[in-house]
Amino acid sequence: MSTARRPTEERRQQIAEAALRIISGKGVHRLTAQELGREVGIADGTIFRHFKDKAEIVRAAIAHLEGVLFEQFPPQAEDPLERLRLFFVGRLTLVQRMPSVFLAAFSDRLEEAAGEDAGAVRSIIERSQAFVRQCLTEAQERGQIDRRLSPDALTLMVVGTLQAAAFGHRRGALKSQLDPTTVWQTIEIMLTLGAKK
Amino acid sequence: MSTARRPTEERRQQIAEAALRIISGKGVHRLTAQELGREVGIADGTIFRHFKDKAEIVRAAIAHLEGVLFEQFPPQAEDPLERLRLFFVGRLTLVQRMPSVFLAAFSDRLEEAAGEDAGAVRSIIERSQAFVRQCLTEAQERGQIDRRLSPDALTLMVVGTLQAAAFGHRRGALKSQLDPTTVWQTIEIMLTLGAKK
Amino acid sequence: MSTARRPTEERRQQIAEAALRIISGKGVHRLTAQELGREVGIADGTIFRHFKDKAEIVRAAIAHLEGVLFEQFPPQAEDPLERLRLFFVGRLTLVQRMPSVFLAAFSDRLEEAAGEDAGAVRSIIERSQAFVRQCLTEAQERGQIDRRLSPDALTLMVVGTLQAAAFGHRRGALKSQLDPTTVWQTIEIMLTLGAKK
Amino acid sequence: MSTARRPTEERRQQIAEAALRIISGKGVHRLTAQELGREVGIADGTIFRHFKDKAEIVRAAIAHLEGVLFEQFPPQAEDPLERLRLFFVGRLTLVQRMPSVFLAAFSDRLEEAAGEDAGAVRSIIERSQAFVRQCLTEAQERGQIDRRLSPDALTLMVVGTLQAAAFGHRRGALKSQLDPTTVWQTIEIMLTLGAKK
DNA sequence: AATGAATGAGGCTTCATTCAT
DNA sequence: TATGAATGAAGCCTCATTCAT
Repeated sequence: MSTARRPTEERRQQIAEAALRIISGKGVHRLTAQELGREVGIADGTIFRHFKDKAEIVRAAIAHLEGVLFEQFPPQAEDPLERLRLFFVGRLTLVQRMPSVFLAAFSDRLEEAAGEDAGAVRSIIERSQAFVRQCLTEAQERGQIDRRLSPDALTLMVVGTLQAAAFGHRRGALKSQLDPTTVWQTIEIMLTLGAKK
Repeated sequence: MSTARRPTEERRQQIAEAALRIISGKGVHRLTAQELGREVGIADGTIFRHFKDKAEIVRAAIAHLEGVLFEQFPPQAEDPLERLRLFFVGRLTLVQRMPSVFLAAFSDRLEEAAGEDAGAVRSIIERSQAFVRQCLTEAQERGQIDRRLSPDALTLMVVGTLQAAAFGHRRGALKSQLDPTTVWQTIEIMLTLGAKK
Repeated sequence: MSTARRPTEERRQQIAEAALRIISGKGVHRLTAQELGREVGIADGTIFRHFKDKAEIVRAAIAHLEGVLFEQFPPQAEDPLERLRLFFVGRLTLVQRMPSVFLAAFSDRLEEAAGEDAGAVRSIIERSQAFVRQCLTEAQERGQIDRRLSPDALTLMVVGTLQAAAFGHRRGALKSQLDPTTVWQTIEIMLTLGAKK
Repeated sequence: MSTARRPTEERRQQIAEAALRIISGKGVHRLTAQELGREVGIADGTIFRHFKDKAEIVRAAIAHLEGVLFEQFPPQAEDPLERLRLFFVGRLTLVQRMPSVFLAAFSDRLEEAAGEDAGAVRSIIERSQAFVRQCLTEAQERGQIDRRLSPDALTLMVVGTLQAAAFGHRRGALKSQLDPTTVWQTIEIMLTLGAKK
């Protein structure tokens, strides 16, 4: 809420953060120059001293989102299932702590607001998805996962579970049941059962 | 495109359909009175002879959506896993045929547009979720599913798989891999493996 | 200044007229939606119910200008010099009566405001110029004008005289001297002197 | 592009030049503090260390323009028609080399931007006009020009020819035909024909 | 003298909604 | 019930100008 002058770089940071906060907290339709200005403590027009236009702000917000989601990525572990576990539990924990930020990645509002750069949002999702798929394929090659299971279907399941958890949070439901470790255990049991033989 | 007078009920239907078509085809930001009027064949102002305000229109669109999604619901079968299979394959097929309609159910844009009655969208999701959970619990009670698996986690997985498939469609990815039957087989194998012994 | 509802066609007319009035009376920089609205008696936003955007308004104003300038055009007469005289005296009279409207045709402001359609302004000028040139060439072929005189230079002179008269009016100078007939006589004498031999 | 400090006088010169360059090259609407700063190599706000406001900048630009137009003025020659010839050919050459600078003198945009002191532009034109008129009157008194020709009309013609040539350049037309000498010959023939007898 | 962030006023445009016809 | 002009509130964005640094 500083009214003082700030160097552009700092303001850009502030604004990008504020944008993400607004998007995931109040909805994209509230992402207006006025609202941003209020949040940051400057006049609405001043926003455009730091960003060319609104699309650029959204882009910055997405970049910021990417930073949050992939802070410690990829997880390091020799065993692919262990790597997947680290990722999954981490993400599910994030979902619980900051559900709205996570949901932003799936927001059609955000994607819409990104305009031309909608691809930026998609790439965030794809990056996660590719990682999951990689872990699963590797584990299957090592014989840790039943070979009858389709890697694509499994990827969908793992990623989808996270998504459903996030949407569950939005709806206010399921809060208690979502102990990350429990959920992972269920998944792991299923993945490895067939391979034990 | 008839300009003739119509009883309100008929018009409301037309408008609700048009609204859903616009939302899932062009995005909520294109859902304007003018666009609706054009789609239905009446003047923009006339829309508000039939609906109090825009939120009411969106609510009607959501109701219409619910009708589409639950047309033949719940599926009839004695075996809970068979019931789940019917539901799952049906939904996944729908996702592939009309991804945008399906995505609308997860659209934050739509939820936002509904205003106060955003709950309407949520109830659609919850209805599906409750059904899935019911099938899984029943199957577990019958010993068809390993008892170590958490029903909540499983519900999340099944529902999430559908969601991830839908979002995959939005991103234009995964089109080929999504053969509904294959995906279901992978799920079924996993669900039932542990119980076979 | 009517506040009452008007059919679009009528409003478009009103707005186009108002636009031309503003442009030539107060300058393009005063051609704002607000000013137009005030002039016509409606709210600023309402303007865009009748025109897609400002460029379209400018285009309409130009079309209106063209209508004024070429109301009775081309003049009918067998003798090309007589035709030219009719045109010249008519234009010079117009310059005196409505100097600002005439100047609009040479306004870089207007041309700038026309944006993409700047050509529309130019074509107005070219149309006059082509007519003048045609008369002069014809007269020269008939031996009414000395053959040593370059038709291009003559065209420049005739058209330029009108322009200079208009700009003189803008500067508030020369008002009295500009008796259209006197000016024409001077021109005619010069054009025909050399041919008399 | 030096960011070093400069005495105000030097900066004022630089800025005035830049202003004229922008106005005649890109249009007044591009004459912003930012653009000026970029052109001169200083920050936008700094502009107002050297000029009170934008109108003052425009005024300086006009003064600069006057300097360019009247660099070698008035031409020296005993014979008034020769004096006029020198002026005319000089100006027409200038028109061809730097049409935009010349046009600036007739720009309503520039006049408008000057604000209160719009008269500054007008005086530039009047100065030329008075000179032309003086030459013509003198020549007529010497019997070089037919006495039936109105000096006012002739002044209009000569000045107008230059204007029309300039506007022709703006429209991109007439480029080839405008050999200054040819045009002057046509004028001279007409002016002197009647007097030869 | 220089910087560049901040302001505030405006300008264009869209849109839900109203209301005279 | 229908029309479509009108309104008013936003929203985005630009720019002259100010002022703390």
